[in-house]
Amino acid sequence: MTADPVTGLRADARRNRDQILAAAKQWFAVQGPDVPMEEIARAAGVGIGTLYRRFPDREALIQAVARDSFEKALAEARAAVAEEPTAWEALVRFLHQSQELRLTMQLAMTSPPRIVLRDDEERNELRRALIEVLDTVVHAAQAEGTLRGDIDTGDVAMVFALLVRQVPKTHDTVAGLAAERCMALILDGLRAPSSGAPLPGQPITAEDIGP
Amino acid sequence: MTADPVTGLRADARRNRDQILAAAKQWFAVQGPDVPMEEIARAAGVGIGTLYRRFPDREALIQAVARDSFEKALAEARAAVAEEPTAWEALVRFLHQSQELRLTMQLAMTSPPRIVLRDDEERNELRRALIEVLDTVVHAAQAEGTLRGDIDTGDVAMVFALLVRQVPKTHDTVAGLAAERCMALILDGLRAPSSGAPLPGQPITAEDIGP
Amino acid sequence: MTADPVTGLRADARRNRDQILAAAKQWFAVQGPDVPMEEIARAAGVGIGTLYRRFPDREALIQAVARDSFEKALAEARAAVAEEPTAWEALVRFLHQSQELRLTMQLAMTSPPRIVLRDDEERNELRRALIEVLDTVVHAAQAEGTLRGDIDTGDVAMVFALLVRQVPKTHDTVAGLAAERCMALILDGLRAPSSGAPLPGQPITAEDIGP
Amino acid sequence: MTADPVTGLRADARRNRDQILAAAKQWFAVQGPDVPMEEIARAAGVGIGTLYRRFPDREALIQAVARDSFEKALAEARAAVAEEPTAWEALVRFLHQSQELRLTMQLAMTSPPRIVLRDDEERNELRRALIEVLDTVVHAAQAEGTLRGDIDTGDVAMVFALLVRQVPKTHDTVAGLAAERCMALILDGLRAPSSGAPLPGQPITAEDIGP
DNA sequence: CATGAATGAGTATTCATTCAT
DNA sequence: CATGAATGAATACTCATTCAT
Repeated sequence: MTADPVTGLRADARRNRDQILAAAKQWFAVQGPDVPMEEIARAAGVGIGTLYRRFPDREALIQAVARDSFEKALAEARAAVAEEPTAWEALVRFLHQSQELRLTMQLAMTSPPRIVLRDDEERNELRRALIEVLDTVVHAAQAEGTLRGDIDTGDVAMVFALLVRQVPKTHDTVAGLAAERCMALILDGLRAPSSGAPLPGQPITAEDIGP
Repeated sequence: MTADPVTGLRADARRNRDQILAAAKQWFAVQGPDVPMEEIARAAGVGIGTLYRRFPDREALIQAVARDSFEKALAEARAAVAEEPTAWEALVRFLHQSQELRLTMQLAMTSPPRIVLRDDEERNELRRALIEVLDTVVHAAQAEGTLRGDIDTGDVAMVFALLVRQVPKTHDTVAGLAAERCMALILDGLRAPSSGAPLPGQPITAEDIGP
Repeated sequence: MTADPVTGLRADARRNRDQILAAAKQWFAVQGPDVPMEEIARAAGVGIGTLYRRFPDREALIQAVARDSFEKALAEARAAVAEEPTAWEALVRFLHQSQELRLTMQLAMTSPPRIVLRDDEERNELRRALIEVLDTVVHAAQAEGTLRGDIDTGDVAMVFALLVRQVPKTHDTVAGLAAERCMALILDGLRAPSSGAPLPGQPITAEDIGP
Repeated sequence: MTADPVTGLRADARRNRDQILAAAKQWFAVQGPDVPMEEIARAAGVGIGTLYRRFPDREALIQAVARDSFEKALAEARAAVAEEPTAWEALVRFLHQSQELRLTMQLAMTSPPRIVLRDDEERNELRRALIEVLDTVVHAAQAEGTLRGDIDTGDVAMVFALLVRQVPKTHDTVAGLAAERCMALILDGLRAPSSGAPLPGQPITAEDIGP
């Protein structure tokens, strides 16, 4: 039962690992993936050596954060599907809750590819599961008539990937609502039966975006 | 007449300055704002010393790139307004053309504020002019009935800021069209008369987002 | 009876100690005296803590390895003397067998004195005993007429110290024999009645090299 | 004329490069190849950055030292051949002078292969040239009748490689002469027409040891 | 003015050793 | 006692910036 390299840790080691992961997640979110490792160690309340014992280098740490985020995002997605009355509401809730997804996206899809994550089968697995859930909801929403019919899962993922990037907080007065309004506008774009020119190309399916 | 610190340069110095600016723009676009200065110097075909003679430090270089981008974006915006038959089409063209704007946004509004640009009156001036143009177009489009009425310039700027970030290019097959489809979907969100719940909060005006 | 810090150990502790010693000897031979301590612990199949319980620091471990090697080399030397028909053959056999001596030399006499061993009376005792045996054999060989007369024990020790360093293995074809040929050539130098210029200085005696 | 990356340096840069090389050679000789880089920089009287500008990493520095040593050793060998009346004397002088060769050997042939030098064509070229000179002298000495006939260049190189390692300086009184005596003994082994059992295997030729 | 050399502060990473479980 | 986690000092290497040529 203690085979899993993570669960099979001594209680204190386990706690440290979690703290490091949490600290890293925090810092990655505010400073991007090249925060000083010491900063992370300090935030986690451990020595730099401890951090490196758990994660042999920066890449390993990022991988771990990414996995963790995908895991949590997947759980959130499933909860949304299970608890919301309509597929549309599940989509919306998913998008709103997804702080986790946001970080994942920032780390993994940041357009200047500062860090290319090595292939990680476990992470890919999680990713696939996540897309699968999205796929289901998308089609359900289209069946409901709440999501326009000329798009597919890949399109939705694209838009999500965009939205999930932090909307820039400019001035404090408008900050809070600005993000909400952005989401609402874009959701309107998804919901509306195409009111203008037809979309270019073909719907982008789940297969199109996943390996 | 040699008072302007930029125009009053010897021809070769001027050429150097331009090459540096171009190289920096290029590199910033692919690697973000912390590319090694030497990289930029090399790409510009000048020595590192020359770069530092022109731009006393990294911040100054970024400032200059930002100004330059705002300038070009402003010109593009004005051209779009002047040449397109409708305000809506001006908006769309502006968004499509705006490679310049993209970079500006990436540099200045990147959500983890890795680099906070010092206040720069000239750049702010350009920014104001740019927003002014946008403001005009937005209201014109609303008057045309092509842009929904429950939003204002700030909302549009927000959505642009989002869109303008490079849509992640996943698989080559879908890459090209994905970005186009994203834009189209989001434009539909702007164009549509609100088809669902009303937007939260008040329209965000040009003043709300300006310094 | 449990006074001896080494023999008075519980059986398992004793076994651990031996395994550590063996692992250390192995690693020192291939990587020199600064292999990571963890490497040694791993090779010994014990935890790093256990290693440090037995040997308070790296130096102590090296000391122990050195003692152990001297002990074994001494035993080998005595066996050679006892079993070979002539003193010369004892010398030759000693040199060929002495894997143990080789390591000892590498650890203790390595010319860039990366590690200066603290004085260790027990080890010195062993060393003296070893030199004593060598001294006897050298003089016996000279009496036999098989070893040239213008040298003494210290000279032989010097040459041994040299020879005992691993002859570099260059190409596989010649590797095996190269070492043998080297030894043979040098033995010829010892055996030969000086065929050329007289040696500089005086014979180096056992006392000259002993502490 | 300034094409050579080394000779085409500014005077001061050139001086620094030389000082770094000298300092490195010095330190490598006393501490082996993992002296702290800062130590070397300090000894050279330059900043650490300067060291790294000239030699991108430790390996590059070692390579450069090795080349330099081979170069000097080659020059010494040629001088010995040119100036000594007999091939035998050239061999002897070569061996005595070769401080440079000593370091080279220590760096490149150290038996615990702590650092495996990457293949370096220039260095190999020098090495070949060096062996070629040795080859000539060896055969000349055999023609003279001063070197035993049952060996070849490779054998001599092997013995040299051994001898060239610093003979351990034990006690100051004997230190100076010990090394000389060692050499003399071993030279006697080379000179003597085999007075005992024939050497095992075949003569090791220049080709056998060189790539 | 242009150049590229020199500098050193900032970071990543390793490993000997101590200490809680 | 055995274990392996935690610690931090030591060291390699990078890059922004200054300065001599």
